[in-house]
Amino acid sequence: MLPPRYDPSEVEPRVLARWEKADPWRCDPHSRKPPYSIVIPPPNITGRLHLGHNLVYTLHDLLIRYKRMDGYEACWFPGTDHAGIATQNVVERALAREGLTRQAVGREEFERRVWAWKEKYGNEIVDQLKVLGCSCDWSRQRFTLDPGLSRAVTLAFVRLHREGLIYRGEYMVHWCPRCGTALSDVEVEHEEADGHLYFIRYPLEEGGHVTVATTRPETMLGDTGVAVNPHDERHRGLIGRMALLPLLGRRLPIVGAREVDPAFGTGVLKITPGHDPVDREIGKRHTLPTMDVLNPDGTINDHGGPFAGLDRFAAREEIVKRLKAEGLLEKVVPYRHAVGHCQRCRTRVEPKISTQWFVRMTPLAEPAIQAVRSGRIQFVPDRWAKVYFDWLEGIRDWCVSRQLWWGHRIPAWYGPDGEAFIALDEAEARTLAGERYGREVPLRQDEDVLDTWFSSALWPFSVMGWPEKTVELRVFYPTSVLVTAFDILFFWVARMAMMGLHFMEEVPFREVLITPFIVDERGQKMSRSRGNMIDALEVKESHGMDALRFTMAQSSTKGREIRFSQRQLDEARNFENKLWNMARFILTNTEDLPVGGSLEGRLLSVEDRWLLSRLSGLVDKVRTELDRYNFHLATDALYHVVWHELCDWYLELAKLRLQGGDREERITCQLVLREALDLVVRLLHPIMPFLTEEIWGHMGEKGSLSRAAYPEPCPEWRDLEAEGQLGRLMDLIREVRAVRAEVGVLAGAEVDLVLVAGGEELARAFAPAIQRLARAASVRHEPGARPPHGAARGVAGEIAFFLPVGELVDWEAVRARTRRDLEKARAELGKLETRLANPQFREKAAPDVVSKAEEEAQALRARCARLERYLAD
RNA sequence: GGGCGAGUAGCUCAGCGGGAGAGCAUCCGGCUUACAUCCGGAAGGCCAGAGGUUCGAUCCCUCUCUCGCCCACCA
Repeated sequence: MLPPRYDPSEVEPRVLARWEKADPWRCDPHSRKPPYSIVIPPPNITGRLHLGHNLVYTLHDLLIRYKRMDGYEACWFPGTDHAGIATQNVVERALAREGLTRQAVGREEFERRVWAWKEKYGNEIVDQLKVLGCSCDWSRQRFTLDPGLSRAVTLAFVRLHREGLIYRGEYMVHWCPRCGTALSDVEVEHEEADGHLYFIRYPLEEGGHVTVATTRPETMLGDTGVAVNPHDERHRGLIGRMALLPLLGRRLPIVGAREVDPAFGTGVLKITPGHDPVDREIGKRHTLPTMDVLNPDGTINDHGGPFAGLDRFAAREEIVKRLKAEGLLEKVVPYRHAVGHCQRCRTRVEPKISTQWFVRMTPLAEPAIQAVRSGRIQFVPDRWAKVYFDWLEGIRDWCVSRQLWWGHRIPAWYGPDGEAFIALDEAEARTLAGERYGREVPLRQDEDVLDTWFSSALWPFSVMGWPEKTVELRVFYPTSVLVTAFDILFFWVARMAMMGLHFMEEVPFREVLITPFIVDERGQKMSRSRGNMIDALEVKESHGMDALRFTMAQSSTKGREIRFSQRQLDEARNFENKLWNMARFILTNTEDLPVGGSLEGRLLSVEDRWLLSRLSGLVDKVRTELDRYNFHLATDALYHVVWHELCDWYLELAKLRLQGGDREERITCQLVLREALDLVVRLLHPIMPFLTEEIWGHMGEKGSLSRAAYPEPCPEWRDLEAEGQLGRLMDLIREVRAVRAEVGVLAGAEVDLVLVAGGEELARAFAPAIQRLARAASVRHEPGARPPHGAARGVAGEIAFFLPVGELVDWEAVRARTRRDLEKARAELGKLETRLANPQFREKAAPDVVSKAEEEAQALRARCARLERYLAD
């Protein structure tokens, strides 16, 4: 006997253990089934599962379970990401708690510690994925720093380099002073911030001055020129003259540059080629020297003269103070502008000239653009394609080197003269060096590592064993679908597309499903710093993982954000319990059913036919909506049919037949119940795997439900006649209940029901059901009978009835209710009639729309007539 | 400065060319032996605003307003 309350904390671990043991998701590339594959967006080893993960992984799992059940060889490749900066930061923080820094312990020790950290915590996230129910093929789990995947990374780098798509050079990059590394463009987040615009006087060599405006006065230490727009009447004459850098006295040539906006500030721009991309361009054109004034940690270096050693912000203050003292600070005005921050640590980044490795993106981007344009990759919703195009079309080269210690070491070795040898390993580099120098020379490997996203870009094929020609690659590449939030569209999705097309000459996935973004109940982005992250495991504790998964599926609309809602979660938990009790009811009431019974050839009652018809519709609906990634519509349909049709109506009706009725009828009913349970459990399994698997076990089934077949469409069950008849029955019962409630008949009291017009077939076929569900003492059909004094009346569709309740009736309530109903019906009828009276409507509207309107109008006229007669009494 | 999304019942949100819906909250009534995480009933909406297309618009088009997000080297 099942307990009356579903307890996920008891069931889920048990189901999990069963899965762990049976390993039901190991896939076989040699099977003849059509392949369906997904590679996991690898979670960071630093991660803990939050709702964002939960959404993405739930949807992946939902799809893979659906396809697996539906006859595909469905393979989900799991794994984790070393997550360069993120992980390094976490371990550095741990070191800091010991009073250490990575520099203090040294690179080797640091790497050892990160690995140790990974061994200790890296599997936590994997365990969490399992707890979530992810049906991955765990035998294929990979890590981006695994030897195989590292080889793939090295090979990709070497190949790109030989193809001229990777180069090294001195360019302006975003620099995070806290992380001490260069960043790519996408790792910089721009945020509006209140700052100041400083107007500074630069003396002219021959007397007088010009005033420049800047938001970063400290960068003046690196100024090597001044520029004005050559078309600017006011300043044109300055070109070719010399200004003097305040505080340092450096001579600054004044040049003309069209980039200078005469309308901004004073129309005079100070040129700092070491710390501003526009200045860099202008500087290059006019052969102004480039001067880097920042140390890697953001302090001023020796070029800063008296300010050397100060932090950039301290230097700013100091410089402003000195300028003011010397009368060179004309004014300071408040100024709001966007400033770049390090995605990982929120530190303000600095543009800084530096020598880095870059991937040439334009040649890689072109095929990736074409792949989407031609439809070989499809975005869902497709509006994301535009965002993708916009980014790729304006793409700039990708800075891939990072001054970090945790990651794939760049496979470049330098000779004594600084010549770089790019090779798969040191031996190969040595050979290359030997060819150049003609002798053994000492080589030094590049200290830097690659952007963590470089390995991620290769993930869809590196997890399948690339560069080997594996059977997995042959069968499962390209993958079927990728599910992700939009925040890694550029970081990951676009780069996978480019690398997949380049190295595999084929897209990495056919569809990209972009999910909404989860925000908290107040609509705020969830983030660690806000402290509003919701831990999936805590939700699991309180509501069960299936409830969370159900909520995720239900929330997964085509909108842009999902507002997390506790109530919705409660609702899902209630649904869990409902399902549990539905199963409990069906199982206990079918215990005596002989196994192997079949509905085949049995005489079905109207409600049986109605239920099967509804379930047939449900199967179609769920399949259609899942195929379209409309998870919320599939979920809503399941919720509604299971709860409000199967449970509220069929189960209630079934009770009659299970108690009384003849034996054959009871068996039929039991068979229908089992059929319904079987179907519902299969349909729901991808969404609520734990609960359904548990019920499946109680149904006496062997093996995992996850390997059972997904319900096929069953058009032979469609029965509109039964649906119509049950619809009328439900209307009548509802109306009787409503009248009773309105009129104040005690819920427990049984009163007679007299149908005075219409409904004879219902009364004949369903009298016991009506008695039970509408709490009627008896059901009589007496056409034209006059209600006695003190009878409550009602009209359900075309059926008129009364309840002789005598003194119980609140007469005012009855009349008020009838009047209201009549008004409503009349208004509705009025609208319909004007529409029908319009010749253009009859002419242009679809025929079925017209006939439907006519039918409705007729029904409404009948209803009005009945209501009017009641009122007239 | 570009681009995108959202504005529907008190709240959270579905629906998106021919009936304005769900859950929660509210009110009324129920321990009807699967479930009180339940059952029955009720109340609640110029579907942001203004134009347009259409026989017909919450749904399509244009504009406006209000929020939110993404992208962008104006110092």
